Amino acid sequence: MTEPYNPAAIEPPIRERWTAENAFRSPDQPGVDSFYCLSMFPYPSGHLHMGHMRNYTISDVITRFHRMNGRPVLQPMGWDAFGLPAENAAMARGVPPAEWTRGNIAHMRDQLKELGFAIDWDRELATCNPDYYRWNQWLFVKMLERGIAYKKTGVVNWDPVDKTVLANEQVIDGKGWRTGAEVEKREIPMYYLAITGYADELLQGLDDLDGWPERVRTMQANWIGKSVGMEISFPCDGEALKVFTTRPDTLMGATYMAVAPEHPLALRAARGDQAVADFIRSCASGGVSEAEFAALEKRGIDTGLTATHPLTGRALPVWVANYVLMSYGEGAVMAVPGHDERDFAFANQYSLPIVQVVAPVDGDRYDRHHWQDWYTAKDNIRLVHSGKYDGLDYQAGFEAIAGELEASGLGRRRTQFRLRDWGVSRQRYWGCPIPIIHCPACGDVPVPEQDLPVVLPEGLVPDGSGNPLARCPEFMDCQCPRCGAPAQRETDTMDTFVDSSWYFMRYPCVDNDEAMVDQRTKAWMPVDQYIGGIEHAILHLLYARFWTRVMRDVGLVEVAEPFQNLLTQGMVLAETWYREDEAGRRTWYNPSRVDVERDAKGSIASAVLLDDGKPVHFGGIEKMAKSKNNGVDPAELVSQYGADTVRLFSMFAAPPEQSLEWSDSGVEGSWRFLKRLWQQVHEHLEQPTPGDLDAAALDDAGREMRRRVHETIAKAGDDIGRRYTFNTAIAAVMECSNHLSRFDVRCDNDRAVAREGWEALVRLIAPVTPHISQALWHRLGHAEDILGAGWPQHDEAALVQQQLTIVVQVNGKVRGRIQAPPGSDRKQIEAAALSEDNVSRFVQNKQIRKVIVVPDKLVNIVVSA
RNA sequence: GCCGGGGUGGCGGAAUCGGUAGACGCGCCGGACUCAAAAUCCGGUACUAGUGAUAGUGUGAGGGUUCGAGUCCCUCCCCCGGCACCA
Repeated sequence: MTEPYNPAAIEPPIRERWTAENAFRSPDQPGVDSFYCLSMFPYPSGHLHMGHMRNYTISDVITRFHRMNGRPVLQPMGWDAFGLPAENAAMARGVPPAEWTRGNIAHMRDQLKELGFAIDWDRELATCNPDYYRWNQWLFVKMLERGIAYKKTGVVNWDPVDKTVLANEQVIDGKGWRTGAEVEKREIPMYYLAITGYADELLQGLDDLDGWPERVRTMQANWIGKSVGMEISFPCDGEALKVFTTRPDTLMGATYMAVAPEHPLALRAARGDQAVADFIRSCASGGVSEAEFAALEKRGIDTGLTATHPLTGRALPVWVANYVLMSYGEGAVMAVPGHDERDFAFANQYSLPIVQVVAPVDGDRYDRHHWQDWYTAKDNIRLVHSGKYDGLDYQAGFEAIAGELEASGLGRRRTQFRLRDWGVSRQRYWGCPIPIIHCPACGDVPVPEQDLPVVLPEGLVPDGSGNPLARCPEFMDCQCPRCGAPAQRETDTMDTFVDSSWYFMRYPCVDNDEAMVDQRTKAWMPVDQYIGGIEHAILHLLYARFWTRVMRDVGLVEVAEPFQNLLTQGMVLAETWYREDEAGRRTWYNPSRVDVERDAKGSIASAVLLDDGKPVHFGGIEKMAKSKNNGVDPAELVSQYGADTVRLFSMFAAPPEQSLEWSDSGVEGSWRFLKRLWQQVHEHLEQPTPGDLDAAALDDAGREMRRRVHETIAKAGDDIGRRYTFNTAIAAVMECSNHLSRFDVRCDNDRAVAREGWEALVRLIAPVTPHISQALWHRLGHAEDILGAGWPQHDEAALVQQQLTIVVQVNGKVRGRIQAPPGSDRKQIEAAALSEDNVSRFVQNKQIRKVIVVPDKLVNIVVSA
């Protein structure tokens, strides 16, 4: 009997050996073939969850694959350590956020280490450490000097009871999460970063990011939202009411103007009209999130003011409308209800005139009561009811009207972006302090470089009402750096997206306390492969691209694009189970406590809770979350099955970009495979050690087995190295091991085939299951670590097949198969296909119209009915 | 509401460039081993009909292009991610 597979015994000593040898250390100076493999760093929430587990296993597989191919790899790890959850935990437990956060980091670091990831821990960083965030502050001051950082007012969610600013997440159905009070919009001064100054470059740059998923590039392009159009002035009350439009061709269809409730014209109208003032005040209730905003019922009120149409001179009523955004364009629109869906709905609701000015070149009838998509068309249209512009198409209409407005000084061509400048001020304690001192005489003064960092006091406990920094004189009180007078510090901290916008440039030089980055950063950047959740497709990735460009412009790095290749992993899902009480309230039970009965077909027949044996109901497959109690703890599974089994299942169950459904029996299956692999390699080892393989001397069975091995080598290398479809690489290894275990070894040369096969499989699966691979590799007689074992190379000659199976179709339906040597000519294949028994039944007495031959693959015989 | 993605057996998924739909795994059914169970091993498993060879049907729904469509095009339905203060 061979020793059974016991990961609890084999895994820890292997990890200790890696640690002792510092096996995952990356060089400071990378060479030409080095590879920077980066995962999105975790928020230290307390425990490693399955999403982390999946993310870091993906990057570890890629890292180990490149290491086995002889490339130096940097795979670092750090902590996105500032943020709201620490303040919530602090409130709940009365513990300072710093203490809670650092405890979580220590625990999660241990959990990561137990998974055997090839991480260079010497480069670990945490964004809550002053030696990291001082460089946020340093670059922020540089941005102030360059005008990239500036101050203006912004709108936030205000809880009138707690007198505090709320995050969008803390606003539930328009009410504060703790107080239940109706949330209000409030304008406060904030710092902004002028990302819009980079809008064009950020958009252009997407074209060259061919290592990024198309969908992410599309989402970013739409987010930046470049529109070419016109700024048009409508004279109004002695001033110019400016609007931006992409459709100046429809100007003759403008029947009213709509301005945002925060627009200066609206505020002016409110001073003389109580109803307008009341309306504007009613728009101030509710939160600031765009999703909420877009779901609002469209409402408005006439200001009584009129604007003059720049072409016709007609008077257009000016309305205040809640569907106009102050933050886009000019905060005002010319409403063309005939050809804009939102204007159309609004005009119908308030009985405002609707005029058709666009008509299809041929066709559809215009109906002023029912909206049609073609009303907004730009192609195959002509202008109507537009006076001298009648008959022009979109482009000609645009040019004609634009030209006339330019001549009269009432319009100019302009490009408008949807992207807004990045507001980075947060009215929160647990974040990086914004390095500003407020002096009664000098105003807002940046903290000089030699006084950085502004260190966040770590002992405070927030209470949900305002920022505790404001009540901490040791932090607040200081001297003005300019005049020396007593002054006060800024209490706002930075958005945590600032922390995560450049951490990957700090890993290479994490020990440098003289500079933000150094030569080593330049050498390692850009990141070769970035891996993280699809939920970061827009904000984080766009901010990081922006921040990298700022660092480039300050002369710190040479690259503009930080991430050459991007892999966006899907979410981790699990079953949900519940019981419902009389009132319809649901109690959710963890899937690990549920026992499922299946019928003869394998469908779920019934399910009971293990704890009381009573039934529970299936609630569908959902994202692992506390609210549905369907989270599975990776740490528990690791202690039960070992790291390799958990890693294997998470890579095998789905391709990385898709969502992954957790399944306990699936984990069992991965466990069984590793047990079999262990057993089969040991059985092979019980036989005499074979001599050198003589490929030319193999019989058909031996040659066929060897072909499978080399096909598996070729496929696994392609799947892991190019396609990133780890699930199919694993399936190929499983399939090959099934064949190898059934391979009838009849001579020493056969045994040499088996040895070559097992040595290949152990290495092919090593990036996924490094512990068992290293253990088996040693037992197969090799002394080095699995990372140094080298990636197997396939032998082209071994892939050649004597006979191929060719499918024969009649009218596109498979009717038979024939055997033919590769490269057979069309005539022979056609003849063989027609003489196949079943095929001839379908062809006889029919007229053959055409025969399509796909060489070495398929024949399709097209016959008439 | 807007932007993006997805939908294939009982389940997770495979089919890489328009060419054999269902690899691999789970589950289920049958068998071996066992006093018995677990574990393990062997065989079967899209659906319908048939002992079988085989035939018909089948990739969310409906239409189209093609010798041939899971894959391309159009319309629709459902699910998921993001929407700027969750990270």
